[in-house]
Amino acid sequence: MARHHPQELRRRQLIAATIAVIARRGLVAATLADVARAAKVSYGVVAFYFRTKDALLLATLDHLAAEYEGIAASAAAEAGPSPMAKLLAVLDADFSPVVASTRKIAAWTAFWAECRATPKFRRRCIELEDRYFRLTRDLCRRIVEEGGSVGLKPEAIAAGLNAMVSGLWLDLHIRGTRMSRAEAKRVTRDYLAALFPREMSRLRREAA
Amino acid sequence: MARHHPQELRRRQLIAATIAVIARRGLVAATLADVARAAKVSYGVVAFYFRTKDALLLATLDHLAAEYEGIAASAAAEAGPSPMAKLLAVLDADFSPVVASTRKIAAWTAFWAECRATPKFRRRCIELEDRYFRLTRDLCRRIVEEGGSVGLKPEAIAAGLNAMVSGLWLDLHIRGTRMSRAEAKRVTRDYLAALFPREMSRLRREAA
Amino acid sequence: MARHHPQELRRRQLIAATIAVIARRGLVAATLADVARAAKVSYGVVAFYFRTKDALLLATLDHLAAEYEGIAASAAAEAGPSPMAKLLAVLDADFSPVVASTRKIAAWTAFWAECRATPKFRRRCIELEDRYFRLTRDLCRRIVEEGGSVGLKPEAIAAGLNAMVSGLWLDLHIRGTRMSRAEAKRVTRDYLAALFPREMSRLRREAA
Amino acid sequence: MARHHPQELRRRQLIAATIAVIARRGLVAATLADVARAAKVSYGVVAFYFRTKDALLLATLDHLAAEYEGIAASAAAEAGPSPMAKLLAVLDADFSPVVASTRKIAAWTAFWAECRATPKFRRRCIELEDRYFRLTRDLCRRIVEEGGSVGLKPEAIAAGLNAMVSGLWLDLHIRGTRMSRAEAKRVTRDYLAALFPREMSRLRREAA
DNA sequence: AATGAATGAGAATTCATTCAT
DNA sequence: AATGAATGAATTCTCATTCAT
Repeated sequence: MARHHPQELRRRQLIAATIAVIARRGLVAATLADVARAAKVSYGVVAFYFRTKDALLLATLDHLAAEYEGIAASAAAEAGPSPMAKLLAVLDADFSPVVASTRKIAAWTAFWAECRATPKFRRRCIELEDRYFRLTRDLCRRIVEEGGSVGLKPEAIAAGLNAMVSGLWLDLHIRGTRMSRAEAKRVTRDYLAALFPREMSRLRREAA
Repeated sequence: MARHHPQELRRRQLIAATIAVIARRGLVAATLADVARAAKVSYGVVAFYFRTKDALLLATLDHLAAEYEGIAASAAAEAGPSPMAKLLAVLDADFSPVVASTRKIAAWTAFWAECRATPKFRRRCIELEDRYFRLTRDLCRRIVEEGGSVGLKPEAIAAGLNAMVSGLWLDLHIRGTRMSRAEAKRVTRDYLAALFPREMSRLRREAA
Repeated sequence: MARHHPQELRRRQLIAATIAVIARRGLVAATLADVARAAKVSYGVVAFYFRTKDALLLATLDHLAAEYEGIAASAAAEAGPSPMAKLLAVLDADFSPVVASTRKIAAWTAFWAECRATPKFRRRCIELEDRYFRLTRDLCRRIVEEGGSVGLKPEAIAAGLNAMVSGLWLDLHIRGTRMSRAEAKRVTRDYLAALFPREMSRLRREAA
Repeated sequence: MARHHPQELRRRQLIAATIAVIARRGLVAATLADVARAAKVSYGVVAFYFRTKDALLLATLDHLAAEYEGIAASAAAEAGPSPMAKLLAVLDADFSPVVASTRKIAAWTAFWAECRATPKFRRRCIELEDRYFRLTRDLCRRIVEEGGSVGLKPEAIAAGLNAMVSGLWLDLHIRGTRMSRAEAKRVTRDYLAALFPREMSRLRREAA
């Protein structure tokens, strides 16, 4: 597979280093020398694999987005048939250590901030959000159709839920350790429990 | 009043220009020359009023935070006695054109992103969030005590609500026009309606 | 007298402050703001009394030179008739607290260093040195004529002595407290004693 | 040898250019752009080899000090066994074209002047002076012990001699061409001849 | 492939000078 | 006279990019 080719390994190594440096310094302040140092490669390697800094950043964003989508999608797929179970699995993924690590959240925050200044970033972010919205909205719709509503439209539920996840990520980024990933996840689950009381209690009963 | 002194006016003028430039270029990429140009003053004026770029950015953040708090607090104060009315007034403020303008949201996003690299930013952001959390939690608590609960603790409601607001701001920043301030506000109100159905319907009856 | 006019007092105050600042920061690094602060006057005063920084520095050099010459000349005049006594009095002046204060030596060193870059400074320094050389050479010549020679020409003696004084000033500047003014003076007197043994012992006998 | 490595050559080239620029403009007024131009390299090279201007200046001072000590030490070593011959050889070195070139003297003067503002410069200058003082004092002591005294202590002789050398350098700096290196050297030799008459005449006899 | 030296454009910062009050 | 605000030129420093080995 491609990921085992030395070239691909190098790219991953550099992207990981880039995420680490962005988390520490920020997107614009991160220098190629920082990245080279963090990746423990010579300066020229960075220029060799990613012609420009912009290309490196874009590749990093793409990597983050692909990784996130892959994990969320497979979490939903593996979660059993009920839409509520799938939704909860997606939320699990959203706050899993791999996806919501301090570094990666910091990188996401940086890319979000740069959206306006760098249209390419914006496009990727919107694409990702759109897909994520459709995924969660569809799950919400199925839950509502199966009778779990409290009167809200699936679109509103999904929009609020997604905003809450982003906002909690922001909080994790800003406050760091003060609110843990587990606490953040619980906030979202509490909201789901309030919006879909029957579904949640049924799920709990099944789990018991 | 101090705000009418020429010195204070200059500072406000420069801070407004800074917000505009941050929105367009980002925090780090924003140059003092950009700010001077946007404020239509000579380059030296910026250095004269704010010794360094850091000081200018910090003053900008302070201004944003103070303005935000002032508007939210007076909205709550003027909103009539019911805690739900106050909470809705705060949400109104959160998505009002003055507070949630494209520029200011962009600036907030930029400051959030820089939190890790600049501890001073982080401290201010956390302070502001703490106060905002206490304000909304207290209102939620009173609503719950007055009988509006659906089983969630006031802390959890406030945490989720605040995260939702930040997340919706992020969305406004990233997507721009696609979701309007009004739509964003409606999402939060829908959630409140779902969590406090009795309170909301009573309020609607009174408004009618 | 002019020195009592408020204008003249201001000038002296500013020149004193300039010397202090040069001693601390150096000639080029000294800013007009530094000078104003040290003189405890507003910024504009400096520009008002000395149109430019260059003019301020030149006035400072002139002041230092005039003061130095005045003190050396009156020391020689008051020293009694013997040329050796006059020469010793000049050396006393050279290492007196007023002339050879840490600040003033530092300022001299700064002006010397700038001689090549600023021809005006160079001219003043050379003029001063020339006059000082003629003064000491004439005194040496009279001592030699009165029989005190060890075979050296008065010009050579004066040149060496003057160089020694400058060199000792440099030492005082560089080392600060390690060699005191008194020690420095003693070095020059020892040399004089070695070159004019008869004159020095006669002077000592008279002093006894 | 290290000095032939391209990196080391670059450093030397830049240091030589720095000395030239300091001589023309002064230490503080010398800009990195001046240095780059004088060395005929691009601006970035200077920043590349010496991170900061301070580092470049310090390296320049180190170079000057090392070169000076090396030349003085080898002059003394090669001068034949008699301490007076060694002392004269050191003086020869002090006024040799390589050590006492117009540029290098100007640079020394600039560093001396900056001693107070830049402690690092001061430390190096004092170290160098200390070593030079010990070298000349030891030679003077041996001359005195071998019978050449006129009553002065070796410490006093060395201190005065060293001050005279610095003072003559200053003179060369300020007056430029008016007093040549040869004349300056002769002044110091005349003093030595006056202080150590027997030694000097013996040396002359041997030379004849 | 890999290295890291070289280039020079861009930005923050510092100040001397000017000027309006 | 005195003040200190305004101006913008000059300088240092940082880096992305390029390139020779």
